[in-house]
Amino acid sequence: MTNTPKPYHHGNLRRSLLRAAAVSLEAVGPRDLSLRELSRELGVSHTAPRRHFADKQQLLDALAQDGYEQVRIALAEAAANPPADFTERLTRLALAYVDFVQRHPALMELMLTTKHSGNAPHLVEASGLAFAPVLAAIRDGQAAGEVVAEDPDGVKVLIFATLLGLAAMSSNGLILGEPLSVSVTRSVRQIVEGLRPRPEPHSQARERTSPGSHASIT
Amino acid sequence: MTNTPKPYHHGNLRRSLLRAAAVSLEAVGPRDLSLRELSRELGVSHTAPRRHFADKQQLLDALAQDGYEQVRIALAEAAANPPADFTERLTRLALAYVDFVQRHPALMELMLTTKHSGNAPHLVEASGLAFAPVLAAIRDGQAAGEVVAEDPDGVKVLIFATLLGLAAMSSNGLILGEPLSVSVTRSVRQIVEGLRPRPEPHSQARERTSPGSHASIT
DNA sequence: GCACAATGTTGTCAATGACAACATTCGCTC
DNA sequence: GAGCGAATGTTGTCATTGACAACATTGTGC
Repeated sequence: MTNTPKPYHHGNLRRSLLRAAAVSLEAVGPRDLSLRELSRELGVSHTAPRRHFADKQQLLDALAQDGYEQVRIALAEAAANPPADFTERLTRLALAYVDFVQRHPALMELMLTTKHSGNAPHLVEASGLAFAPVLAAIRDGQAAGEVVAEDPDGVKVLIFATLLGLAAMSSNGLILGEPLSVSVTRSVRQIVEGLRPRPEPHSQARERTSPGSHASIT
Repeated sequence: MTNTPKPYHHGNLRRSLLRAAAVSLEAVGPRDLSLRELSRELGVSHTAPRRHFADKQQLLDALAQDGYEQVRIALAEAAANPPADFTERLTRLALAYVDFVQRHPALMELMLTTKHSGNAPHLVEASGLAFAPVLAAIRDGQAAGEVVAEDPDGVKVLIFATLLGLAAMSSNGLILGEPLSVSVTRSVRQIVEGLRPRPEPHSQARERTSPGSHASIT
């Protein structure tokens, strides 16, 4: 027997709740996530969670918040040692993102669910922070003449939206006949190159030499 | 007084339920949509809905099903009298889609929610049907040499995903400083033209380099 | 050491979805 | 047109849940 037979105070209930809730969220979804069930798992009374989260929605909001932080970390890692080629660099970020989504589908759905309890601005900020590496890649690509000199935020919206949509489609079985990573890689290439035929399909893509030189492709 | 003081049978409870549920869905979301509340509104007992929907999820599934049909109709209308220019044609479809999403945000979220009660294949089919005009536009664009001769389904995935993502971002306040229609119009153009700078803004486009010739993908 | 905030507990309530048993009406067959 | 089974609706009930109030225990700063 330990000398702590049943401490009145749990220690750090809040953290334990979030951990258990994250597991439960992926298992049964936000609707069937039960505060009372979590309490039972953690061996506390059914109202203990209320000391840390005013209601269920606030717990879910905290989970979403954590999720954005996790995405930020994942993208930051994928942004280390970036390839010189813009398409490759963007593809790497995109794959890291959808990989995260595939590993935490319920969390991601929660993060994208509209009805947050008022701290939406905070989540918007977290989202922007997480996607900073994408914006950096776009800016570098523009500086290197690999990307059109349009408003980087507009480009970011396009890329962000596409990744979001691909992940959502994948979660719902709307992408048939190929793994998500293939769709992502192809979509990134299509976005960079465009759907309109280019006059000279000769010496593109695989060049990848001298990162500094640039400008005139083809 | 009418001569139908209180008919034992409602007439078409199923349809009435769906109509009331659609309103309630947009008002309070799927979680707080209450079968008992709907029953009260319609003046039937709290178990009457069970004769038409085995459980709440089946009601939601039916709503999603209806939603796909509505999207199908909206896109079919937008596909009438298509402009000759591919970008314009695609933009028109895209705007029709996001317009629908903006008018029915909760419905759209429901349609994209993963946990349907087993009739997922039916919804996938409905989705494909709704987006048929996009696929048609892509095929026509390819035939006219305005679009690269890649797998049309791959192109469709890219476009579908982007629209889905833009709508999701908009719903969550992730698009700052511009209305959704602007983001959509620009994104469609960017997808068609690509992010990479083009050498000659002069006489490209109308080149129409024999679609059948180039099968060289990277 | 003591007052008070933080944290946890017991007890309770209304609402909900789901189910069983029963009632009424419709529609089809004879 | 009489009756019989299917369809549709009702009453009653149950377990679960989130939320709340009142109370208990512990930790902490003065």
